[in-house]
Amino acid sequence: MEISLHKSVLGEESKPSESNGDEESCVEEIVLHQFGAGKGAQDNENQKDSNCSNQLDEQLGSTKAEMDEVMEENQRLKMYLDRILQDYRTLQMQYRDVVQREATTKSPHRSDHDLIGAPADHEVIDLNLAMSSIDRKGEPRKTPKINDNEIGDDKQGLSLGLDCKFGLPEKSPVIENSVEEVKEEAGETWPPKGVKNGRDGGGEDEISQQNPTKRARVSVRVRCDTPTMNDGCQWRKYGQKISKGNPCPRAYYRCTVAPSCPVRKQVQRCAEDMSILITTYEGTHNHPLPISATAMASTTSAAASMLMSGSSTSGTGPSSSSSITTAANLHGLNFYLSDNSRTKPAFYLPNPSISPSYPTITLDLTSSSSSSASPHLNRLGSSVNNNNFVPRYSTTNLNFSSLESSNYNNATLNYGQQQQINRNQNSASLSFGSQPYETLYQSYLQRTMSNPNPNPNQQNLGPDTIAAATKAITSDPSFQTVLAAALTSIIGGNHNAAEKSSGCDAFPILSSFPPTSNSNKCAPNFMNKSSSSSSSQQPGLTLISPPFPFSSSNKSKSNSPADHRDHV
DNA sequence: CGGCTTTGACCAGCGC
DNA sequence: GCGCTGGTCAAAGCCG
Repeated sequence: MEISLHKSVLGEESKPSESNGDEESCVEEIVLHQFGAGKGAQDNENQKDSNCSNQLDEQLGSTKAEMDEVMEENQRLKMYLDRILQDYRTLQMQYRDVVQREATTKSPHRSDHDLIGAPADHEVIDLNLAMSSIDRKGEPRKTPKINDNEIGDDKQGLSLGLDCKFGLPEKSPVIENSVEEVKEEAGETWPPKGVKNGRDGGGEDEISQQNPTKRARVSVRVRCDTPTMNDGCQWRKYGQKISKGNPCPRAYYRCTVAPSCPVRKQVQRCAEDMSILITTYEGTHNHPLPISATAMASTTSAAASMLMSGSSTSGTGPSSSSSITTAANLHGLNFYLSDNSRTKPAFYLPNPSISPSYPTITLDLTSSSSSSASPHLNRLGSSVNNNNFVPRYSTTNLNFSSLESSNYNNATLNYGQQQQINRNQNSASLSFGSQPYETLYQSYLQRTMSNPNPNPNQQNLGPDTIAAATKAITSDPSFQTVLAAALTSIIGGNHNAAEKSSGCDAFPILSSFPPTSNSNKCAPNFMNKSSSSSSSQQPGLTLISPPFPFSSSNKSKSNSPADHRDHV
């Protein structure tokens, strides 16, 4: 490196026209000297020559110093990456140990569930190590008991998704954002299997019967006044319907970026709050995405991936957890996962106006309220109850609350803080957020100790609970899994999406890497210290959802129910 | 004129 | 079997 650099500098002699400044004059002097100047001037020339070589040496030295700095930086990054990988492997091994222990004893992590406050009532599998576990303690449970085997058998809630995160031990737990692969493995194509239209025909029935639950949907809730939100993709409307329980028509769009793209989306206003636009994505793009669409696509894919793996009993989708967690960390979203694939009676759906026929994960970008997603959940739950909505499938709620973080170089993960469960419903909840994992547990303790119970349904943790939570955290493979996945958000290198989102186009996302000077103009709270002061009170979504640049690309004139054909 | 939206019709799944 | 509902198709119309 050094030699070539030297050569390069010296090479300027042969190309004086490309040089400039002192260096150029230096070269000229050397040339003059070579062609023989007057002898009287020779001493002077020698001095000039010396000066020139000094300048060259200085330049060379500074360049060398620069190179050294770069190499140092490179070395540091390598070390950092090694450390992360090492941590990840450690966590992975621990997780495997736990899995193997479970397999041998055939008893689930009973203690974990006990610790987190769901020892006896179960159809609630609460993986939230924060307050929700406590708040349930004092309340009567209406839900029937769940036995340990149910947890172990993935029949309930989130346990399935978590268990599948890294697949079986023999499966490579390599974490990568291979969402597409996951979904392809899941047999996801369009039209959705099982929603066959008679005109479609073909041999998809077989697949549908084999994999009836493999149609993940990712629902995005945003506050938006325009008919649809600009997610960067090109969509063509192909239908509109009035759905039950919502006076607002539901519009059906398909992706037109590629003719064969199977991705479709449904757009509908929330019946409870007309300002909320619910966009439900289904399918995986089979074409390169516009830059502006990658953020949303990656998020929805990750969410869908998690959902797929979570609802899968075949162990497909080993990378799901990383995907979802990465997405969560990146975007700081609130995730509500409604895993409708289960056959057990279930809880509520985050979005009752959307068909409960498919596993759905909801990314809530509407949390502008003061206390994260919990009130939202409450509202949804109560509204469902009011509507006597009884979905047929179980629901898993994932809340990725974004908390203040001061170190974006670290894996961002919050395993705790807020989350409230609808008690009469089978629920599993898991909270994440943006938090340096080094301070993860400490923050968790601080919050649980000092948080004056922002949610009436939440209670502070006592010392016993903290100790219990400590044990739960350290022994909970889910936590370890999530942590590993969070690390993946660094290892996996999500800077692509981050770069692309720097324009604050449609879907701002977080980056695990330091922001550039311009990249944080729409950066989420943990990258933007100016906004971080409020982030602890206003969960990340509010902060990372800048004035959402929705477009009114949809020229639909029949958004009004009166215009719709099915409207009575 | 091509692309898109509108909208009536059709089909499948599900509950009763 | 029937009715309800969600989802899709495709012809007609609209628009730039």
